[in-house]
Amino acid sequence: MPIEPDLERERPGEPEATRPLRADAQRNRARVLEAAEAVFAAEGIEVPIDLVAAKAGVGIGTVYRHFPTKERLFEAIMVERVTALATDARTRLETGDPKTAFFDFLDYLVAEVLLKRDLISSFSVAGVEFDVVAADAKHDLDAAVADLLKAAQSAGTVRKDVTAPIVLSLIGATCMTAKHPNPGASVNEMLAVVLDGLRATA
Amino acid sequence: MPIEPDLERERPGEPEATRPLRADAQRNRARVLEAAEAVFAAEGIEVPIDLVAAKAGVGIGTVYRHFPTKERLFEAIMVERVTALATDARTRLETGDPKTAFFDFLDYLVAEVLLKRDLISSFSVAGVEFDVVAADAKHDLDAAVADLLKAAQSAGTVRKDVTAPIVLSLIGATCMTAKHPNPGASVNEMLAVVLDGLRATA
DNA sequence: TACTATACGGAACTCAGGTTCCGGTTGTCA
DNA sequence: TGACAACCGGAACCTGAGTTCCGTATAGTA
Repeated sequence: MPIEPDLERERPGEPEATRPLRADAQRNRARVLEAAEAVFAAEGIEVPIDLVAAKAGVGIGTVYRHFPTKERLFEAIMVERVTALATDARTRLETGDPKTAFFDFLDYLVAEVLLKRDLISSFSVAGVEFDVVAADAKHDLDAAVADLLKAAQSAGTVRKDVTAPIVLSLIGATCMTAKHPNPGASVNEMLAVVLDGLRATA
Repeated sequence: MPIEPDLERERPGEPEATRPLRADAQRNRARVLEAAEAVFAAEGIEVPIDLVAAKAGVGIGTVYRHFPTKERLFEAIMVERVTALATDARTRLETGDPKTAFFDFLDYLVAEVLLKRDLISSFSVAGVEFDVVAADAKHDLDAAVADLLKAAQSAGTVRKDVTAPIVLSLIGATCMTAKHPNPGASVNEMLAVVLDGLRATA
């Protein structure tokens, strides 16, 4: 990931050579990102910025210097994560067995989502508005999952009438419930139903 | 529904004959409840109390006179709705065909949830804390759905390894996603997967 | 009709969390 | 090393939403 301030996005057609960050600024930016990732993962997106700053060992002002709003900070992390998921999907498509690669990816996806509360938002389950960059990442994931899905459908292990967004939404929604624990309904039991539903031949 | 103030719950072992509300107070209480139901349904639980008061043609103070916190107001509506659902489930069990009654109820449930955003919270998808009264209503619904489910399982139309809370959570989670619309993933398509998953014989 | 407990309205208060601002600090370059 | 731009910290500010308070209005009753 290139290290440069995203105080304001590059206007199209306006080169504007942004010079590299000062050494301490680079360090702090990385710290904030790391701390935010940990805190958001543990507590969800609703934690106050103060906590992120504290965890990073940095002042609030410094957080805002690097990420002009809390939402932008959140997005930066989301983009990273969603991109990682897309990469994982592509790798499985290339190296895995088409019959199982799709479900293997879903296993990984579930683990990832359960580990990191905030990831759910990336499946548009939460009411977070995404900007262009984040939307791109999401489309990228959709595309990667679509390929994986197509392979599975060709191999006959997944019903033909579902699309990547449907799969992602279903998994996200199911895991979200797990985050607000409902005694008596475990994620695994719910997922069993959903996964069988995906296998079912309509 | 008995009309009496719920400013403070009856302490156990303290009879405390609460006299009936004054006529205007009864009227206003009903208005607030009605307005709140409409507003919450349309906008979700996060709308400011001011809007509810305005819609009811009443001052904020009046809302708080009848419902000491926003949460209590919300609960009052939830209890009413959830109880209605439970009643519907019981009716279907008594009068309907065991093979289809369960899925018919789910259809009704989905329609209800989609129509009234806030209902979703009652399935503990949202992080709303419920008090004893609301929890009772929820258990009542669980019990009613459990009976309906059992009948369907005996009739062989639903897999044996699911429970009522799982069903309710799944439906709630799926519909919740529909509320934060994800272009490309429609509720119906998602529900098709979930319902087939429920039918699937494990 | 007069009197009082009950209820009403909505301005004001409280609190929490996002964002801004600016005096002080530090990296970088000549 | 000196000078300046870039950066830092965190107090202060702002906003929005829940809740309280109290002077005024009114239903119920003698």
